[in-house]
Amino acid sequence: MSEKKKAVYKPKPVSGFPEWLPEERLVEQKWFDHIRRIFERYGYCSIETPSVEELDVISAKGEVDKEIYVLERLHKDDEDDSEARLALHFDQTVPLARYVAQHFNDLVFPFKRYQMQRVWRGERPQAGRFREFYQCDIDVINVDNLPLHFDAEMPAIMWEILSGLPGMEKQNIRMRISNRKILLGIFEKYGLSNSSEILSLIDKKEKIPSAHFQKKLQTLINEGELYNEDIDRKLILSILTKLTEKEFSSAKEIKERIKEFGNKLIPKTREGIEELSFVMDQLSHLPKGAVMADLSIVRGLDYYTGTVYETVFLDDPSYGSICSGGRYDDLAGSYINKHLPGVGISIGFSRLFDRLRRQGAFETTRKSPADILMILYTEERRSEAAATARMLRDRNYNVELYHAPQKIKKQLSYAERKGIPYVWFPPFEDGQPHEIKNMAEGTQAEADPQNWEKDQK
RNA sequence: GCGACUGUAGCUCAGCGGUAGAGCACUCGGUUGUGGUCCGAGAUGUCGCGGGUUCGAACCCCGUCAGUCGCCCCA
Repeated sequence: MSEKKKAVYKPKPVSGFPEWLPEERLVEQKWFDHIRRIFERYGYCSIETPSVEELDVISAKGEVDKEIYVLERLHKDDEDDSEARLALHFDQTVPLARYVAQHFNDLVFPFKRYQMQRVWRGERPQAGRFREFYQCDIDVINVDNLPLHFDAEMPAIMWEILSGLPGMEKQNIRMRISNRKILLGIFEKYGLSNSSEILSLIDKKEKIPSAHFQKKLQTLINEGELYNEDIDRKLILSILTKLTEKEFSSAKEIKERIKEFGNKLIPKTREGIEELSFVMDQLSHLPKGAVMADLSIVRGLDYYTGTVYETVFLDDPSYGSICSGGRYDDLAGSYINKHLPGVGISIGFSRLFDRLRRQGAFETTRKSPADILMILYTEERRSEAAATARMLRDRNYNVELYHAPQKIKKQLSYAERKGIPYVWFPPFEDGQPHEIKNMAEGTQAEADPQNWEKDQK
């Protein structure tokens, strides 16, 4: 051997591109299984779209202020611009819109699909913020009209999923729902030149001390240029304050709240309130406090036109939303000459998973999917050990046959380190019994590979 | 894109001008057919990178890159 040191490129993680150890990945897979099972329980079908879309598809809706990753060949010629420019998708809604438009004639409507894929955003990574991460989306798209019941189905499905994920038992989360028509209606009636600034402030309400928020809201309303000079700025402030200062647990409460404004609200706002009330009514079967109506929810994506959702940890709302979405009037209009309204919601899978992982909210003792490690004494007894392993695999157990006839001590230590719960001892000599050892209990007993059952947990 | 802070062993960090350290993890051993604990031994570093100051730099200065956190925005 040469004494010279081999040059190594010291590996380091790429920030914002997470990867997990086997024991964490095992839990992640359980999460995916759980989510998939419930999506399918409600009749949603699975699709997968490519990681890339043409840049034209991604930007068809107009300006894209997302940090988009663009694909480029290392070997491309400088003057070669013949190929369409490709970009990694930053969500699953745009690819869905393209997909629906493209396969319009082959799909059955209302089209209900789920999609669990990675998406990419070139933003600055932070806790709970990645550049590559999983989203689990469900959407329903229909032609011309989409019943409002679906707006209630989205959070109902998500609540069922979130509350059943391993590790979520002790988490205190809340889904918040609003309807964009409510606030947008107010601004349509009482037009203010800086309405988007005001909306952005309202959306951040939770992060700002309330006294400070009030002052800022008032300043913005006073600064804004009115489209109609007759409008009373005090009234706008009063309406906005009343509507956004607290959460509502029921439809009744919302209506109670706006009664005093009566005819001062335009039909669009009323419509929004009616829709939100309907959705809240439909969700009354969920546990108390699980879902609240909160009119301060605005949400960034510009294609939402009605219902909007977000979900936060009550003890740490600034971590960001872990499950959000909304309704859009016409998603695929940029790709097909049809009117296709939809509603969808998405789990920020990686954000949620990483938080619980860091908190140690779920067990990560198993580094292997194996239920049983099969001991190998000597090469002479290998075929018997292998046959025993096959028998157990046929009975649906995951069995790993130890790779070399090493000391038992070593084989047990291997099982221990990988978190394999059982170790199987084939007969040491012909005529002797099989034995199974429960690693956690430290107990060992005779066993028959044809009818042994693992302990019920 | 802007701001603050941080880069030393696989990980967490100490050292802050005189030739690189700890804990954890890792490998081997503590004899016959049995893990975790304990004991013993061992391996491990361009002190992020480049330049400057100095007899001498992990340490001081300048630059640069990377990371973390906040802002923006969002899952």
